[in-house]
This record gives sequence, structure tokens and C-alpha cells, in this order.
Amino acid sequence: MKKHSAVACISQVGLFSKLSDSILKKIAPISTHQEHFPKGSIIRRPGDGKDGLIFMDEGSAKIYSLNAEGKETVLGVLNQGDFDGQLNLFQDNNNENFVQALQDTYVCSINRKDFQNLLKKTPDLALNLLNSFGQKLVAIETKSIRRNSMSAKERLLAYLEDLAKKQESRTVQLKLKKKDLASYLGVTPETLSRQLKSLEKDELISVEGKRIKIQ
DNA sequence: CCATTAATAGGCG
DNA sequence: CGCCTATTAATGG
Repeated sequence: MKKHSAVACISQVGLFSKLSDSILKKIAPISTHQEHFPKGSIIRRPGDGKDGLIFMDEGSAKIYSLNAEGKETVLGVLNQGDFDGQLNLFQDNNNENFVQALQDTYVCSINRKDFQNLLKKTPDLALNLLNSFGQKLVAIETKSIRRNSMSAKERLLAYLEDLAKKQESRTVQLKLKKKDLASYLGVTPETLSRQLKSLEKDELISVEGKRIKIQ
């Protein structure tokens, strides 16, 4: 395991990144460091009694929920520096989502009460939090619009373009299994498989397993 | 290895 | 496009 610095962990989280060192040093001692989750293990589950914010120090995770029939709906992916669990910062109830490690993952967390106290004393952090919420809202909105107005093929391509921008490369690496990506995009795995083929035939992309090159 | 899960293919409504 | 079934590929123990 790599050497872990509390401040280093926190400073790479987008939510905290613009804060001054002196504030980071205040956050570090009250956050929990550093929990390891092996690939496939569940980081959060409904009713686990854990509250507060989690942030990804290393690795990635998927957020999903289960419907009444036990089917999984993938809501999103957490990558290094992302955070989740904000909802229960403001209420006592746990939300109904699962978070599962996609690779061996290290997670830092801060509990609700500590975070709330910190928020009161740190206006900059409150502002950052507000901005982060705004970004999440925009992301959810984008996803919703795509779902309603774009074909599966267009949605897939738009997703890949987003990923290319995020990963800063025309060759993207899927973190999700294709069946999970299908769930995220709101299509069946069969449809995803066919659309990938179709995009390849259009010479818009080329696929090698989970590596996809965008032309 | 074997067993399970994931990915693909083809047919049909 | 989703659903179903069959086959193949990949994964994990």
C-alpha cells in the first residue's frame, strides 16, 4: 500500500481542491483515513448505518440501486477524487443506493456531524459544495435529456465523447463492465453490443475490449 | 481445470 | 428497441 497522507487524500478531492492549506489541515484530522475495499466489495449499502461523505482516494466504484425485482440500475461511476454520499449529510436517513468497488479501492470518509460543523466554520467549503452540487445537477440533467431525445446510438457516442474529454484522450478506457454501461445508458446489453458494432462499422470508433478509440 | 458470469449473435414481436 | 435463447469468451477459484 502506498504511503498515505491525510492532506494529500483530501486535496485531490474536487470538493476541497481550492481550499487553502490551513483549511485542509483542519479537515484532515477529522476525516477517517484510509479504508481499503477489495474489488467487488460493497462500500456502502442501504441501511448500513454509515453516514457522511466518502471520497475516492484510489480506484473507482459504481453507484447503483435495486428495483423491486432485484434488477440493478447503474446511476454513475465514482473515480479518483470524486465524492458521494452528500444526501445524508443533511438528514439522518440513509439513501437507497449501493456503492461497489470496481477495482481495489481506497476510500476516505468524513461523518455527517463533523462535516456539518466544518461547514459552519468554513464558508469557502460551503461555496465549493454548492458549486459541486450544481455540477452534479447539470450532469443529471444532461443524462436525462439524452435519455429522452437521443437514440441509443447517439447516446452511446455522446457518452464516449464525454469520457474522452474526462480522460483527456481519444482512446478511452471503460471502467464499467459493458452490462453496467448498458444499464447506465438505459439500454440492454444486447443493444449496447449492437450499437458498438454499428459505430465501428460507421468507422466512428474502434473497440478492443474495454478500450475504445474514437475517430 | 470446472463453474460461473459476461459478451455476442440471431430470431421475433 | 426489448426480450428470449443459444453460443462463445472471460474470469475466478
